[in-house]
Amino acid sequence: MPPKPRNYSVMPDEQELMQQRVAKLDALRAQDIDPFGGRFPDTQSAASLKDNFQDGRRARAAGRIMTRRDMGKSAFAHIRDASGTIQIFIQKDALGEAAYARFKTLTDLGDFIGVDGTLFTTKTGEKSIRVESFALLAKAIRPLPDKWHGLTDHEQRYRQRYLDLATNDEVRKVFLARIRAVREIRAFFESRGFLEVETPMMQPIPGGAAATPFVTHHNALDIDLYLRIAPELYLKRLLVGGFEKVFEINRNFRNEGLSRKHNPEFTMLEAYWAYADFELMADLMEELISGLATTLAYSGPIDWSRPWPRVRYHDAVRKAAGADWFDLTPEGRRARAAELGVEIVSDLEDFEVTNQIFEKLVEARTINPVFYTHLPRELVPLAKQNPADPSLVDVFELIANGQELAPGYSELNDPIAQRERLQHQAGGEQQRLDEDFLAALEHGMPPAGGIGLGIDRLVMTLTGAESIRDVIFFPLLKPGA
RNA sequence: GCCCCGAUAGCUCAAUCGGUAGAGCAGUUGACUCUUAAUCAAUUGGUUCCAGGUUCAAGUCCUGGUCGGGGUACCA
Repeated sequence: MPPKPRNYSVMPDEQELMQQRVAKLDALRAQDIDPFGGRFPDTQSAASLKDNFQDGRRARAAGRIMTRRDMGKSAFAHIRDASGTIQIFIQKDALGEAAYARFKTLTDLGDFIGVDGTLFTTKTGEKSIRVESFALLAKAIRPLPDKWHGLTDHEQRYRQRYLDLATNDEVRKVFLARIRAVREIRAFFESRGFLEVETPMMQPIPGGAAATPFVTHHNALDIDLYLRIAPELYLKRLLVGGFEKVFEINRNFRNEGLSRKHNPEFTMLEAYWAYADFELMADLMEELISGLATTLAYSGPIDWSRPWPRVRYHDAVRKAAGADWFDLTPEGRRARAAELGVEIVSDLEDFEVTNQIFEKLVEARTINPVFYTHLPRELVPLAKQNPADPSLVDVFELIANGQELAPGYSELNDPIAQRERLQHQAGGEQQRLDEDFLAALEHGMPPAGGIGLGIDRLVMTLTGAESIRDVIFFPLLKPGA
Protein backbone atom coordinates (compact mmCIF):
# COMPACT_ATOMS: atom_id res chain seq x y z
CA MET A 1 0.00 0.00 0.00
CA PRO A 2 1.38 3.44 -0.84
CA PRO A 3 2.34 5.58 2.11
CA LYS A 4 -0.34 7.79 3.52
CA PRO A 5 -0.17 11.50 2.75
CA ARG A 6 2.81 13.12 4.42
CA ASN A 7 1.19 16.50 4.91
CA TYR A 8 0.13 15.92 8.49
CA SER A 9 0.22 19.62 9.32
CA VAL A 10 -2.57 20.17 6.81
CA MET A 11 -4.60 17.24 8.07
CA PRO A 12 -4.07 17.41 11.80
CA ASP A 13 -6.44 14.60 12.65
CA GLU A 14 -5.23 12.29 9.87
CA GLN A 15 -2.41 10.78 11.81
CA GLU A 16 -3.13 10.52 15.46
CA LEU A 17 0.03 8.57 16.16
CA MET A 18 2.15 11.24 14.52
CA GLN A 19 0.40 14.03 16.30
CA GLN A 20 1.17 12.42 19.64
CA ARG A 21 4.82 12.22 18.78
CA VAL A 22 4.97 15.72 17.37
CA ALA A 23 3.55 16.92 20.67
CA LYS A 24 6.51 15.27 22.37
CA LEU A 25 8.86 17.35 20.21
CA ASP A 26 7.34 20.47 21.70
CA ALA A 27 7.57 19.11 25.20
CA LEU A 28 11.24 18.32 24.69
CA ARG A 29 11.97 21.76 23.28
CA ALA A 30 10.19 23.28 26.27
CA GLN A 31 12.84 21.50 28.36
CA ASP A 32 15.50 23.03 26.14
CA ILE A 33 16.31 19.68 24.54
CA ASP A 34 16.84 19.38 20.81
CA PRO A 35 14.83 16.31 19.76
CA PHE A 36 17.10 15.87 16.74
CA GLY A 37 20.34 15.87 18.66
CA GLY A 38 23.85 16.47 17.49
CA ARG A 39 27.20 14.74 17.61
CA PHE A 40 27.58 11.82 19.95
CA PRO A 41 31.12 10.63 19.26
CA ASP A 42 33.36 7.90 20.63
CA THR A 43 30.66 5.27 21.00
CA GLN A 44 31.31 1.55 21.06
CA SER A 45 29.21 -0.77 18.95
CA ALA A 46 26.66 -3.04 20.53
CA ALA A 47 28.57 -6.06 19.27
CA SER A 48 31.93 -4.93 20.60
CA LEU A 49 30.47 -4.04 23.99
CA LYS A 50 29.15 -7.56 24.28
CA ASP A 51 32.20 -9.24 22.76
CA ASN A 52 34.61 -7.35 25.00
CA PHE A 53 32.33 -7.41 27.99
CA GLN A 54 33.75 -6.61 31.38
CA ASP A 55 31.53 -6.08 34.38
CA GLY A 56 31.59 -2.47 35.53
CA ARG A 57 33.40 -1.11 32.46
CA ARG A 58 32.36 2.26 31.05
CA ALA A 59 30.02 1.99 28.07
CA ARG A 60 28.89 4.56 25.56
CA ALA A 61 26.59 3.55 22.75
CA ALA A 62 24.08 4.97 20.30
CA GLY A 63 21.24 3.39 18.40
CA ARG A 64 17.56 3.11 17.70
CA ILE A 65 15.16 1.97 20.43
CA MET A 66 13.66 -1.28 19.13
CA THR A 67 11.89 -2.69 22.16
CA ARG A 68 11.14 -1.45 25.63
CA ARG A 69 9.73 -2.84 28.85
CA ASP A 70 8.73 -0.13 31.25
CA MET A 71 8.16 -0.75 34.92
CA GLY A 72 7.36 1.67 37.70
CA LYS A 73 10.75 3.14 38.48
CA SER A 74 12.94 1.33 35.95
CA ALA A 75 12.83 0.14 32.38
CA PHE A 76 14.65 -2.17 30.02
CA ALA A 77 15.04 -1.48 26.33
CA HIS A 78 17.04 -2.76 23.40
CA ILE A 79 18.83 -0.33 21.17
CA ARG A 80 20.11 -1.33 17.77
CA ASP A 81 23.09 -0.05 15.85
CA ALA A 82 24.71 -1.36 12.69
CA SER A 83 26.40 -4.18 14.62
CA GLY A 84 23.35 -5.55 16.41
CA THR A 85 21.43 -4.86 19.57
CA ILE A 86 22.28 -4.35 23.22
CA GLN A 87 19.99 -4.08 26.20
CA ILE A 88 19.97 -0.93 28.31
CA PHE A 89 18.67 -0.64 31.86
CA ILE A 90 17.18 2.67 32.95
CA GLN A 91 16.58 3.37 36.64
CA LYS A 92 15.01 6.36 38.23
CA ASP A 93 17.59 6.35 41.01
CA ALA A 94 20.51 6.41 38.56
CA LEU A 95 19.14 9.06 36.20
CA GLY A 96 17.26 11.35 38.53
CA GLU A 97 13.62 12.28 38.42
CA ALA A 98 13.65 14.61 35.41
CA ALA A 99 15.74 12.50 33.05
CA TYR A 100 13.87 9.34 33.99
CA ALA A 101 10.54 10.99 33.32
CA ARG A 102 11.90 12.23 30.01
CA PHE A 103 12.85 8.72 28.98
CA LYS A 104 9.61 7.24 30.10
CA THR A 105 7.19 9.73 28.63
CA LEU A 106 8.98 11.47 25.79
CA THR A 107 10.91 8.70 24.02
CA ASP A 108 9.29 6.16 21.74
CA LEU A 109 10.15 3.01 19.87
CA GLY A 110 12.09 4.09 16.83
CA ASP A 111 13.88 7.03 18.45
CA PHE A 112 17.66 7.26 18.24
CA ILE A 113 19.34 7.77 21.59
CA GLY A 114 22.88 7.83 22.92
CA VAL A 115 23.63 6.41 26.35
CA ASP A 116 26.46 6.54 28.88
CA GLY A 117 26.79 4.05 31.69
CA THR A 118 28.48 0.89 32.83
CA LEU A 119 28.30 -2.71 31.70
CA PHE A 120 26.64 -5.31 33.87
CA THR A 121 24.91 -8.66 33.57
CA THR A 122 21.24 -9.05 34.36
CA LYS A 123 19.84 -11.79 36.55
CA THR A 124 18.91 -13.70 33.43
CA GLY A 125 22.44 -13.38 32.11
CA GLU A 126 22.09 -10.73 29.44
CA LYS A 127 25.01 -8.36 28.95
CA SER A 128 23.55 -4.89 29.32
CA ILE A 129 24.31 -1.23 29.95
CA ARG A 130 23.24 0.36 33.22
CA VAL A 131 22.43 3.84 31.97
CA GLU A 132 23.61 6.89 33.90
CA SER A 133 22.62 9.47 31.29
CA PHE A 134 21.13 9.51 27.85
CA ALA A 135 20.79 11.96 24.99
CA LEU A 136 18.00 12.06 22.46
CA LEU A 137 19.65 11.97 19.04
CA ALA A 138 16.64 11.80 16.73
CA LYS A 139 12.96 11.55 17.46
CA ALA A 140 10.92 9.33 15.15
CA ILE A 141 7.54 10.91 14.54
CA ARG A 142 6.26 7.93 12.60
CA PRO A 143 5.96 4.51 14.27
CA LEU A 144 8.08 1.56 13.17
CA PRO A 145 6.37 -1.56 11.81
CA ASP A 146 5.40 -4.38 14.15
CA LYS A 147 8.31 -5.19 16.45
CA TRP A 148 7.75 -8.90 16.18
CA HIS A 149 6.69 -9.53 12.60
CA GLY A 150 8.57 -6.66 11.03
CA LEU A 151 7.35 -5.50 7.64
CA THR A 152 6.06 -8.24 5.34
CA ASP A 153 4.09 -6.44 2.64
CA HIS A 154 6.28 -6.75 -0.47
CA GLU A 155 5.26 -3.47 -1.95
CA GLN A 156 5.97 -1.49 1.19
CA ARG A 157 9.24 -3.35 1.76
CA TYR A 158 10.50 -2.29 -1.66
CA ARG A 159 9.08 1.21 -1.65
CA GLN A 160 10.24 1.94 1.88
CA ARG A 161 13.34 -0.20 2.04
CA TYR A 162 14.56 1.76 5.06
CA LEU A 163 11.74 0.23 7.08
CA ASP A 164 12.53 -3.21 5.72
CA LEU A 165 16.16 -2.77 6.74
CA ALA A 166 15.30 -1.23 10.08
CA THR A 167 13.02 -4.08 11.13
CA ASN A 168 14.04 -7.21 9.21
CA ASP A 169 17.36 -8.62 10.25
CA GLU A 170 17.59 -11.21 7.45
CA VAL A 171 17.20 -8.45 4.90
CA ARG A 172 20.18 -6.63 6.31
CA LYS A 173 22.16 -9.84 6.18
CA VAL A 174 21.43 -10.32 2.49
CA PHE A 175 22.63 -6.83 1.66
CA LEU A 176 25.71 -7.23 3.82
CA ALA A 177 26.43 -10.41 1.85
CA ARG A 178 26.10 -8.46 -1.36
CA ILE A 179 28.46 -5.77 -0.14
CA ARG A 180 30.94 -8.38 0.93
CA ALA A 181 30.72 -10.20 -2.39
CA VAL A 182 31.48 -7.04 -4.35
CA ARG A 183 34.42 -6.28 -2.09
CA GLU A 184 35.77 -9.80 -2.53
CA ILE A 185 35.40 -9.61 -6.29
CA ARG A 186 37.39 -6.37 -6.39
CA ALA A 187 40.08 -7.85 -4.19
CA PHE A 188 40.19 -10.98 -6.35
CA PHE A 189 40.84 -9.11 -9.57
CA GLU A 190 43.17 -6.54 -8.05
CA SER A 191 45.31 -9.25 -6.48
CA ARG A 192 45.75 -10.73 -9.95
CA GLY A 193 46.89 -7.50 -11.52
CA PHE A 194 43.61 -6.38 -13.06
CA LEU A 195 42.95 -2.64 -13.09
CA GLU A 196 39.50 -1.34 -12.25
CA VAL A 197 38.32 1.11 -14.87
CA GLU A 198 35.22 3.15 -15.66
CA THR A 199 33.80 3.47 -19.15
CA PRO A 200 30.85 5.46 -20.49
CA MET A 201 27.38 4.84 -19.19
CA MET A 202 26.01 7.22 -21.81
CA GLN A 203 26.92 5.95 -25.24
CA PRO A 204 26.18 7.38 -28.71
CA ILE A 205 25.72 3.84 -30.02
CA PRO A 206 24.64 1.17 -27.53
CA GLY A 207 26.69 -1.97 -28.10
CA GLY A 208 28.03 -5.14 -26.56
CA ALA A 209 24.65 -6.82 -26.22
CA ALA A 210 21.31 -7.05 -28.01
CA ALA A 211 18.85 -5.30 -25.76
CA THR A 212 16.56 -2.33 -26.03
CA PRO A 213 18.32 0.69 -24.55
CA PHE A 214 17.03 3.66 -22.63
CA VAL A 215 17.38 6.89 -24.58
CA THR A 216 18.30 10.28 -23.22
CA HIS A 217 19.33 13.57 -24.74
CA HIS A 218 22.32 15.84 -24.38
CA ASN A 219 21.21 19.42 -24.84
CA ALA A 220 24.46 21.22 -25.59
CA LEU A 221 25.49 18.73 -28.28
CA ASP A 222 21.87 18.15 -29.28
CA ILE A 223 22.39 14.41 -29.62
CA ASP A 224 20.58 11.40 -28.30
CA LEU A 225 22.59 9.19 -26.01
CA TYR A 226 21.84 5.69 -24.81
CA LEU A 227 22.32 4.34 -21.33
CA ARG A 228 24.70 1.48 -21.84
CA ILE A 229 23.44 -2.05 -22.21
CA ALA A 230 27.01 -3.33 -21.74
CA PRO A 231 30.51 -1.88 -21.31
CA GLU A 232 32.16 -4.48 -23.56
CA LEU A 233 33.07 -2.42 -26.60
CA TYR A 234 34.76 0.27 -24.51
CA LEU A 235 36.71 -2.20 -22.40
CA LYS A 236 38.03 -3.76 -25.59
CA ARG A 237 39.18 -0.34 -26.74
CA LEU A 238 41.32 -0.29 -23.61
CA LEU A 239 42.93 -3.58 -24.71
CA VAL A 240 43.71 -1.88 -28.02
CA GLY A 241 45.22 0.96 -26.03
CA GLY A 242 47.60 -1.35 -24.23
CA PHE A 243 45.89 -2.18 -20.97
CA GLU A 244 46.19 -5.93 -20.54
CA LYS A 245 43.99 -6.75 -17.56
CA VAL A 246 40.97 -4.57 -16.87
CA PHE A 247 37.67 -4.97 -15.09
CA GLU A 248 34.65 -2.84 -14.40
CA ILE A 249 31.86 -3.30 -11.85
CA ASN A 250 29.01 -1.00 -12.70
CA ARG A 251 25.44 -0.61 -13.80
CA ASN A 252 23.92 -1.69 -17.11
CA PHE A 253 20.51 -0.55 -18.24
CA ARG A 254 18.10 -2.54 -20.38
CA ASN A 255 14.66 -1.35 -21.35
CA GLU A 256 12.87 -4.63 -20.78
CA GLY A 257 10.17 -6.14 -18.64
CA LEU A 258 10.54 -6.63 -14.93
CA SER A 259 10.57 -10.05 -13.37
CA ARG A 260 11.93 -12.06 -10.53
CA LYS A 261 15.22 -12.15 -12.46
CA HIS A 262 15.17 -8.78 -14.23
CA ASN A 263 15.56 -5.24 -13.00
CA PRO A 264 16.01 -2.55 -15.67
CA GLU A 265 19.26 -1.44 -14.05
CA PHE A 266 21.54 -4.14 -12.80
CA THR A 267 25.15 -4.51 -11.81
CA MET A 268 27.57 -6.20 -14.14
CA LEU A 269 31.17 -7.25 -13.75
CA GLU A 270 33.12 -7.47 -16.97
CA ALA A 271 36.80 -8.42 -17.09
CA TYR A 272 39.21 -8.71 -20.01
CA TRP A 273 42.58 -10.40 -19.98
CA ALA A 274 44.94 -9.98 -22.92
CA TYR A 275 46.69 -13.09 -24.22
CA ALA A 276 44.23 -15.36 -22.37
CA ASP A 277 41.24 -17.26 -23.75
CA PHE A 278 37.84 -18.53 -22.66
CA GLU A 279 39.27 -21.55 -20.90
CA LEU A 280 41.57 -19.48 -18.72
CA MET A 281 38.60 -17.23 -17.98
CA ALA A 282 36.60 -20.31 -16.97
CA ASP A 283 39.36 -21.24 -14.53
CA LEU A 284 39.19 -17.73 -13.15
CA MET A 285 35.41 -17.87 -12.69
CA GLU A 286 35.62 -21.21 -10.95
CA GLU A 287 38.15 -19.85 -8.51
CA LEU A 288 36.28 -16.59 -7.95
CA ILE A 289 32.80 -17.99 -7.42
CA SER A 290 33.71 -21.08 -5.43
CA GLY A 291 35.77 -18.76 -3.23
CA LEU A 292 32.77 -16.48 -2.76
CA ALA A 293 30.57 -19.42 -1.84
CA THR A 294 33.04 -20.25 0.91
CA THR A 295 33.48 -16.65 2.06
CA LEU A 296 29.73 -16.12 2.29
CA ALA A 297 29.32 -19.48 4.03
CA TYR A 298 26.93 -20.68 1.34
CA SER A 299 24.44 -23.20 2.60
CA GLY A 300 22.00 -24.35 0.00
CA PRO A 301 21.30 -27.03 -2.56
CA ILE A 302 24.17 -26.14 -4.91
CA ASP A 303 27.45 -28.04 -4.74
CA TRP A 304 30.13 -25.51 -5.64
CA SER A 305 33.07 -27.87 -5.20
CA ARG A 306 35.57 -27.89 -8.03
CA PRO A 307 36.26 -28.80 -10.71
CA TRP A 308 33.12 -27.73 -12.53
CA PRO A 309 32.18 -29.83 -15.56
CA ARG A 310 32.76 -28.37 -19.01
CA VAL A 311 30.21 -29.70 -21.46
CA ARG A 312 29.94 -28.87 -25.12
CA TYR A 313 26.69 -27.17 -26.04
CA HIS A 314 25.97 -29.69 -28.79
CA ASP A 315 26.56 -32.62 -26.45
CA ALA A 316 24.23 -31.13 -23.86
CA VAL A 317 21.52 -30.58 -26.46
CA ARG A 318 21.92 -34.15 -27.80
CA LYS A 319 21.60 -35.52 -24.30
CA ALA A 320 18.44 -33.53 -23.70
CA ALA A 321 16.78 -33.87 -27.11
CA GLY A 322 18.15 -37.04 -28.65
CA ALA A 323 21.52 -38.14 -30.07
CA ASP A 324 20.18 -37.55 -33.58
CA TRP A 325 19.07 -33.96 -32.92
CA PHE A 326 21.59 -32.40 -35.29
CA ASP A 327 20.89 -35.03 -37.97
CA LEU A 328 17.23 -34.05 -38.17
CA THR A 329 15.85 -31.62 -40.68
CA PRO A 330 14.83 -28.20 -39.33
CA GLU A 331 11.22 -29.37 -39.52
CA GLY A 332 12.17 -32.54 -37.68
CA ARG A 333 13.72 -30.46 -34.91
CA ARG A 334 10.55 -28.43 -34.53
CA ALA A 335 8.51 -31.61 -34.30
CA ARG A 336 10.91 -33.08 -31.75
CA ALA A 337 10.79 -29.90 -29.69
CA ALA A 338 7.02 -30.11 -29.60
CA GLU A 339 7.22 -33.76 -28.49
CA LEU A 340 9.53 -32.68 -25.68
CA GLY A 341 7.07 -30.03 -24.59
CA VAL A 342 9.17 -27.07 -25.67
CA GLU A 343 7.05 -24.44 -27.26
CA ILE A 344 8.46 -23.01 -30.49
CA VAL A 345 6.98 -19.87 -31.97
CA SER A 346 6.83 -19.93 -35.75
CA ASP A 347 9.28 -17.19 -36.63
CA LEU A 348 12.28 -18.77 -34.90
CA GLU A 349 15.26 -19.67 -37.01
CA ASP A 350 16.64 -23.18 -36.80
CA PHE A 351 19.52 -22.33 -34.45
CA GLU A 352 17.02 -20.59 -32.21
CA VAL A 353 14.93 -23.76 -32.02
CA THR A 354 18.02 -25.58 -30.79
CA ASN A 355 18.68 -22.81 -28.33
CA GLN A 356 15.15 -23.13 -26.94
CA ILE A 357 15.98 -26.76 -26.21
CA PHE A 358 19.14 -25.61 -24.50
CA GLU A 359 17.40 -22.98 -22.40
CA LYS A 360 14.37 -25.03 -21.38
CA LEU A 361 15.83 -28.52 -21.08
CA VAL A 362 19.46 -27.89 -20.21
CA GLU A 363 19.89 -24.51 -18.57
CA ALA A 364 16.72 -24.65 -16.48
CA ARG A 365 17.73 -28.06 -15.11
CA THR A 366 21.35 -27.27 -14.32
CA ILE A 367 21.62 -26.72 -10.58
CA ASN A 368 25.28 -27.33 -9.83
CA PRO A 369 27.64 -25.13 -11.85
CA VAL A 370 28.45 -26.28 -15.39
CA PHE A 371 30.33 -24.53 -18.18
CA TYR A 372 28.53 -25.13 -21.46
CA THR A 373 31.04 -24.45 -24.21
CA HIS A 374 31.31 -23.99 -27.96
CA LEU A 375 27.98 -22.36 -28.76
CA PRO A 376 26.81 -21.81 -32.33
CA ARG A 377 28.43 -18.64 -33.62
CA GLU A 378 25.08 -17.03 -34.46
CA LEU A 379 24.40 -16.72 -30.75
CA VAL A 380 27.57 -14.84 -29.92
CA PRO A 381 28.76 -12.28 -32.46
CA LEU A 382 31.62 -10.88 -30.38
CA ALA A 383 33.47 -14.17 -29.80
CA LYS A 384 36.23 -15.87 -31.75
CA GLN A 385 35.29 -18.77 -34.00
CA ASN A 386 36.62 -22.19 -33.14
CA PRO A 387 39.66 -23.01 -35.32
CA ALA A 388 38.53 -26.61 -35.89
CA ASP A 389 34.86 -25.80 -36.50
CA PRO A 390 34.11 -22.22 -37.59
CA SER A 391 30.38 -22.74 -37.03
CA LEU A 392 31.14 -22.68 -33.31
CA VAL A 393 32.64 -20.03 -31.09
CA ASP A 394 35.16 -20.44 -28.29
CA VAL A 395 32.94 -19.43 -25.41
CA PHE A 396 31.34 -20.75 -22.27
CA GLU A 397 28.07 -20.09 -20.56
CA LEU A 398 28.38 -20.70 -16.86
CA ILE A 399 25.04 -22.04 -15.65
CA ALA A 400 24.04 -22.70 -12.06
CA ASN A 401 20.79 -22.63 -10.15
CA GLY A 402 18.91 -22.99 -13.42
CA GLN A 403 20.08 -19.70 -14.82
CA GLU A 404 22.96 -18.10 -16.64
CA LEU A 405 25.52 -16.71 -14.23
CA ALA A 406 28.37 -15.70 -16.49
CA PRO A 407 29.35 -15.87 -20.14
CA GLY A 408 33.03 -16.02 -21.11
CA TYR A 409 34.63 -15.65 -24.53
CA SER A 410 37.77 -15.88 -26.44
CA GLU A 411 37.26 -12.39 -27.76
CA LEU A 412 37.04 -11.88 -31.49
CA ASN A 413 39.96 -9.69 -32.54
CA ASP A 414 39.78 -10.13 -36.32
CA PRO A 415 38.32 -6.77 -37.44
CA ILE A 416 37.10 -8.06 -40.78
CA ALA A 417 35.32 -11.06 -39.29
CA GLN A 418 33.94 -8.81 -36.55
CA ARG A 419 32.47 -6.39 -39.08
CA GLU A 420 30.80 -9.24 -40.99
CA ARG A 421 29.38 -10.79 -37.85
CA LEU A 422 27.97 -7.50 -36.60
CA GLN A 423 26.51 -6.70 -40.00
CA HIS A 424 24.91 -10.11 -40.18
CA GLN A 425 23.50 -9.71 -36.69
CA ALA A 426 22.23 -6.22 -37.45
CA GLY A 427 20.40 -7.74 -40.39
CA GLY A 428 17.15 -6.00 -41.11
CA GLU A 429 17.07 -4.35 -37.70
CA GLN A 430 19.03 -1.38 -38.97
CA GLN A 431 21.23 -1.56 -35.92
CA ARG A 432 24.01 0.98 -36.25
CA LEU A 433 27.52 -0.37 -36.41
CA ASP A 434 29.92 1.15 -33.93
CA GLU A 435 32.48 2.20 -36.53
CA ASP A 436 34.86 3.56 -33.93
CA PHE A 437 34.93 0.17 -32.21
CA LEU A 438 35.67 -1.52 -35.53
CA ALA A 439 38.38 1.07 -36.26
CA ALA A 440 39.91 0.25 -32.89
CA LEU A 441 40.03 -3.45 -33.79
CA GLU A 442 41.54 -2.54 -37.13
CA HIS A 443 44.42 -0.97 -35.25
CA GLY A 444 45.01 -4.31 -33.56
CA MET A 445 43.54 -5.85 -30.41
CA PRO A 446 45.53 -8.56 -28.68
CA PRO A 447 43.82 -11.93 -28.34
CA ALA A 448 42.03 -11.90 -25.03
CA GLY A 449 39.64 -13.71 -22.76
CA GLY A 450 36.64 -11.89 -21.36
CA ILE A 451 33.85 -12.57 -18.92
CA GLY A 452 30.67 -10.95 -17.75
CA LEU A 453 29.14 -11.72 -14.39
CA GLY A 454 25.74 -10.47 -13.30
CA ILE A 455 26.32 -9.42 -9.70
CA ASP A 456 22.66 -9.34 -8.71
CA ARG A 457 21.96 -12.87 -9.91
CA LEU A 458 25.17 -14.13 -8.37
CA VAL A 459 24.16 -12.68 -5.01
CA MET A 460 20.67 -14.15 -5.41
CA THR A 461 22.16 -17.55 -6.02
CA LEU A 462 24.62 -17.33 -3.14
CA THR A 463 22.09 -16.00 -0.62
CA GLY A 464 19.10 -18.03 -1.77
CA ALA A 465 17.10 -14.88 -2.56
CA GLU A 466 14.10 -15.70 -4.72
CA SER A 467 13.75 -12.31 -6.37
CA ILE A 468 16.29 -9.88 -7.76
CA ARG A 469 14.38 -7.24 -5.80
CA ASP A 470 15.66 -8.82 -2.64
CA VAL A 471 19.27 -8.06 -3.53
CA ILE A 472 18.79 -4.54 -4.93
CA PHE A 473 18.25 -1.85 -2.30
CA PHE A 474 15.81 0.16 -4.39
CA PRO A 475 14.35 -1.96 -7.21
CA LEU A 476 12.28 -0.22 -9.85
CA LEU A 477 8.56 -0.04 -9.07
CA LYS A 478 5.84 1.87 -10.76
CA PRO A 479 5.38 5.16 -8.91
CA GLY A 480 2.47 4.90 -6.52
CA ALA A 481 -0.76 6.79 -7.10
C1' G B 1 1.99 -6.73 -23.40
C1' C B 2 -1.02 -11.19 -21.92
C1' C B 3 -2.89 -14.87 -17.94
C1' C B 4 -3.78 -15.96 -12.68
C1' C B 5 -3.83 -14.07 -7.64
C1' G B 6 -3.88 -10.21 -3.85
C1' A B 7 -5.02 -5.23 -1.22
C1' U B 8 -9.24 -4.77 5.87
C1' A B 9 -6.52 -0.02 12.02
C1' G B 10 0.49 2.55 12.17
C1' C B 11 2.25 -3.05 11.78
C1' U B 12 0.75 -8.53 11.69
C1' C B 13 -3.78 -10.76 10.66
C1' A B 14 -9.39 -12.37 11.42
C1' A B 15 -14.47 -11.50 9.70
C1' U B 16 -19.28 -18.24 8.54
C1' C B 17 -24.30 -18.37 3.28
C1' G B 18 -24.31 -11.21 1.41
C1' G B 19 -26.71 -9.53 7.68
C1' U B 20 -23.73 -4.57 13.69
C1' A B 21 -15.89 -4.55 10.67
C1' G B 22 -12.71 -7.62 15.19
C1' A B 23 -7.98 -9.42 17.66
C1' G B 24 -2.65 -9.13 18.88
C1' C B 25 1.24 -5.64 18.78
C1' A B 26 2.10 -0.27 18.70
C1' G B 27 -0.38 4.24 20.89
C1' U B 28 -3.02 6.67 25.26
C1' U B 29 -4.20 6.44 30.87
C1' G B 30 -3.11 3.91 35.46
C1' A B 31 -0.09 -0.01 38.57
C1' C B 32 4.77 -2.15 38.90
C1' U B 33 12.93 -1.00 40.38
C1' C B 34 15.88 -7.52 36.75
C1' U B 35 12.41 -7.16 32.12
C1' U B 36 13.25 -9.37 27.39
C1' A B 37 7.02 -10.85 22.18
C1' A B 38 7.45 -8.06 30.19
C1' U B 39 2.86 -8.40 33.08
C1' C B 40 -2.02 -6.46 34.94
C1' A B 41 -6.40 -2.96 34.25
C1' A B 42 -8.84 0.50 31.16
C1' U B 43 -8.93 2.85 26.40
C1' U B 44 -8.29 5.59 21.45
C1' G B 45 -7.82 4.22 16.52
C1' G B 46 -11.53 2.20 10.03
C1' U B 47 -13.01 6.30 3.02
C1' U B 48 -12.29 -2.38 4.20
C1' C B 49 -7.10 0.40 -2.48
C1' C B 50 -10.28 3.76 -6.00
C1' A B 51 -14.88 4.61 -9.10
C1' G B 52 -19.35 2.62 -10.44
C1' G B 53 -23.23 -1.41 -10.29
C1' U B 54 -26.61 -5.43 -8.20
C1' U B 55 -29.31 -5.84 -3.45
C1' C B 56 -33.80 -4.33 1.84
C1' A B 57 -28.50 -5.00 3.07
C1' A B 58 -21.68 -5.40 0.10
C1' G B 59 -15.11 -6.13 3.29
C1' U B 60 -17.83 -10.27 0.86
C1' C B 61 -21.19 -10.55 -5.57
C1' C B 62 -20.50 -7.87 -10.71
C1' U B 63 -17.85 -4.12 -14.10
C1' G B 64 -13.84 -0.78 -14.78
C1' G B 65 -9.35 1.22 -12.78
C1' U B 66 -4.73 1.74 -9.46
C1' C B 67 -0.67 -0.65 -7.19
C1' G B 68 1.69 -5.20 -5.93
C1' G B 69 2.89 -10.74 -6.23
C1' G B 70 3.46 -15.16 -9.41
C1' G B 71 3.66 -16.95 -14.40
C1' U B 72 4.53 -15.84 -19.56
C1' A B 73 6.54 -12.77 -23.58
C1' C B 74 10.81 -9.37 -24.82
C1' C B 75 16.11 -9.97 -22.86
C1' A B 76 22.56 -12.87 -29.02
